[in-house]
Amino acid sequence: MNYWLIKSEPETFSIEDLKAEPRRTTHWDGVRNYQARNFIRDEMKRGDLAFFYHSNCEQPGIVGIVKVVKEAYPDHTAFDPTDAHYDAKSDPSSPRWYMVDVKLDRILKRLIPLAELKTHADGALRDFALLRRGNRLSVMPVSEQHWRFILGIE
DNA sequence: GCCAACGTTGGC
DNA sequence: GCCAACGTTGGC
Repeated sequence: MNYWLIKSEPETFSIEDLKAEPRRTTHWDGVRNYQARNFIRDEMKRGDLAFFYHSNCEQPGIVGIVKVVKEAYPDHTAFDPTDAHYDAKSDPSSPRWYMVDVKLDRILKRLIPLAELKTHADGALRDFALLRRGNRLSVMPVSEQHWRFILGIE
């Protein structure tokens, strides 16, 4: 079983929005980055856990935990010309983009701010992908040690 | 295959 | 709103 971190802008889709979904489940559509796509398509497995991260907002940080409940399948929003993430180069006969379904496991007792995570960048969270300079990946792996450490400071 | 231009991400 | 970092595009 693997651990992940997935980013979402709360103005677009927040952890509260996920909580309000039927069965607290959503498809994680709109990923349009090849590295992130490869993680989703090739490595995310049913039962994997992921931190839900709020990005590009007043208080960026980790806000919750979600579970992968359905493994990768084609992201149909790429086929829809009216969708913001439409991609003419993806078509149903050879889909370029994939998504998984995730279910809310729980909202953290407190938001763990990016700024706080950064204070451990040279210690327990060394090499954590989120803290890499200029990191723009929206889906990234988290080591088991980092996962445990972050839950420890919750 | 190189690389400049451009668009996007995301912290601050 | 600014801007650095990065990925993608497209001319050559």
